[in-house]
Amino acid sequence: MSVNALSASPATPARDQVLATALRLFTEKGYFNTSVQDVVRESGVSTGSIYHHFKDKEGIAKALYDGLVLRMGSAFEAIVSQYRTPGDRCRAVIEYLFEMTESEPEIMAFMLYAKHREFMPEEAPICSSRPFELMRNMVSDAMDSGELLPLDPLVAATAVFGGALRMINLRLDGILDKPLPTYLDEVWQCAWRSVAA
Amino acid sequence: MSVNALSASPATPARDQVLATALRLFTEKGYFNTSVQDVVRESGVSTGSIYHHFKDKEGIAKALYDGLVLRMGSAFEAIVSQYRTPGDRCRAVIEYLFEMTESEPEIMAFMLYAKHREFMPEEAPICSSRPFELMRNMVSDAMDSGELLPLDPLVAATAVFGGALRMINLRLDGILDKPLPTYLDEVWQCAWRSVAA
DNA sequence: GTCTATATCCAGATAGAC
DNA sequence: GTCTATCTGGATATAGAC
Repeated sequence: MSVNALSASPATPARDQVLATALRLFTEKGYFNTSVQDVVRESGVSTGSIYHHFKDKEGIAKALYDGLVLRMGSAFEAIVSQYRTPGDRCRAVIEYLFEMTESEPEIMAFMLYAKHREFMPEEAPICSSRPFELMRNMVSDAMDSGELLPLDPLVAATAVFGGALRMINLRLDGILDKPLPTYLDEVWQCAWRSVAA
Repeated sequence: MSVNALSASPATPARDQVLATALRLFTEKGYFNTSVQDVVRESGVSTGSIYHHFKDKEGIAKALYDGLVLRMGSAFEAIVSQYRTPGDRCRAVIEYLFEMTESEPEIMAFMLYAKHREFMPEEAPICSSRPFELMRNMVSDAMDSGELLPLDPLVAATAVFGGALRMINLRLDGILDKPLPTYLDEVWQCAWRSVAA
């Protein structure tokens, strides 16, 4: 992926370098164990330059987060355009998440694993973000069309996606040796069977 | 619950005060946003006393964590003694987790939601801890006895417990207004249906 | 065991030349 | 826009009396 895709704002080389480095360090060591000096050293961008591009350390995290939420939202919208039935859409979302976890583990760790509110106190929980809203909509659509059992919509959504999200956690924690797509069919069968009418 | 239950080590009033305060602050503001001074102020125990009882700030977190893992392990072992079939055991585990989330949200937040390795670098991921091992065993037993479809054991375990764990996250994030036990039946039906033979 | 006072360090952030 | 040098606060942790 292009480093541009890390941010929602106009890209410059220095800015991109900082974002790419911060993403790596934030996921490797955690936000609080990463000092701005660490980012300076590993990105090759000076302190002054960093504070020229970002308001403060939190601003780096926010820029990363906003860019990635946007990117994931677009990906899910593309899935909605490409697939017609809610079931196909949900499956495609899980497939996308599994593939992203293998190809861009740092992004997935930062998006799904980090405790954003600890370092971005103003941020809404990620489950209220656009991509998660789209996921819940897919499940609600399926229920409205009668494909699913009549359940509390949130229960249905967690039933469909909860197992997959746990599998991603296990993979990022190094508990699963095989790549996630290996498990896609089984995971999907379980997920859908749990709610199918 | 008794504050004693927060730690695996011999209890003293000061020690317990510190642990109870730390649990609250660590979950409210996060480990890194909590200074030892905060704990001093809110526990009423002095800096010197805290460092007499604990090696360092991380030592407070470790004592908390070890005590809580032990406690949850015992609870699950009690469930294993009390219920005979794997299905009943799994359901009882979810019920226990749901009830704990309502009665002791801080404990559940600290156990299931915190990123332990960020502040306790030597700690194994929580999914390798005893309670999680017991959960996986319940599912494997069910599969061996033919109650479940033949699946990868880890896929089956995440299918059974993944939805419930996501529901706990949603509840701790304030997304669900109703107490978790309200959803227990639906969640359990989905979970078991996803893997039942 | 508990306390107060304090040492030490390093983080985040800024100043101001180029 | 980028850099180096520097300020300042607050954090962890210790010393040593009681």
